[in-house]
Amino acid sequence: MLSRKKEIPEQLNERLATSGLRFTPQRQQVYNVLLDTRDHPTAEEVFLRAKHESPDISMATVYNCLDALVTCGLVRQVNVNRAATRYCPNMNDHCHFYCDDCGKVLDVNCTSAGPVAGAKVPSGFQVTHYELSLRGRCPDCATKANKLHH
Amino acid sequence: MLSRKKEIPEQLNERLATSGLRFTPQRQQVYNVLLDTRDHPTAEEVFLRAKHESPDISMATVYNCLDALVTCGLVRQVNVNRAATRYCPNMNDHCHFYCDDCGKVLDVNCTSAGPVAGAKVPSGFQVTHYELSLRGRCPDCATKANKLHH
DNA sequence: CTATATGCAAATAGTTTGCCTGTTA
DNA sequence: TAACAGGCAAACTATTTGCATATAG
Repeated sequence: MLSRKKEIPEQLNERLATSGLRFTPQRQQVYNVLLDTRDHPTAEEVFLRAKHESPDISMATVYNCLDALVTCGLVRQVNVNRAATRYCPNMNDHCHFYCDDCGKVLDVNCTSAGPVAGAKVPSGFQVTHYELSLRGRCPDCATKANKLHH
Repeated sequence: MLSRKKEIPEQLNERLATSGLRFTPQRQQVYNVLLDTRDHPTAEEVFLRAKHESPDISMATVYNCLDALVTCGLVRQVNVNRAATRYCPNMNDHCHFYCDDCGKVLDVNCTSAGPVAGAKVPSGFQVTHYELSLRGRCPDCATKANKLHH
């Protein structure tokens, strides 16, 4: 559970510095929360979890920390429908699956080519980021839905 | 400009009926706005444009109409970052490009295979929708940015 | 020491809801 | 005419901002 917490403090410090940002206990704490449970929490969920160890942390600080982590390239924002923005510390090439039944957001691995390879981007466009989001039923909910048919 | 307005009223009527929804002048008007200028407007932009022809239309109605159009499969929602949801009447296989410089959202054609083909979706997932969004610089802004280097 | 970050509270933006009236099928 | 849609205003949720204090480098 807590094993990851000691693995990356220097990495975080360096990454922040590279982007001209300062290391703070709150930024460490917010990053730890994202690494501990990789369920793509919203800012408010991060806030509630971070409060366990940092009871004085505020929502404004959580947003600030999340922005800092995005800026220095350690975290990605995930947007699903009209709902609140979610945050993902997995920076590998992957996409997100949103389950319409249970609301969970899951990481899905992509081919090594990456989804952008599948899109003929007309010349002239400079693509710096991409996000592929899938929607439907996750395996758990698909199984449950099948059982109801019997 | 207005040429499309008369092309689809029956189609809209039928599509709404198929989903158990009623045809109303407001829904027609909102759909016309989306078809007239395909720049992926937000709900508020749709509202402002619709008011020209339907001065009494309200925001609540615009949201209702947009939801109705999404429900009956004539319009897609487009989510970009933390900003307001945008709406797109192009139901062909395509993805969206968001320009970080000018904020425009542009349609980009995909290969016939579609971007989902590029993602190894683990077995068990039932994918019903997908959305590929790209970010970076659009051709116009890329050209402008290059000129500044001389 | 100085720029930057925090914490609090108030402000905004986007969206939804309730309720009554109007309209569609 | 009965169920659904519109209009208005209030409520709500997510996010941002202003400002005084604290702290990292």
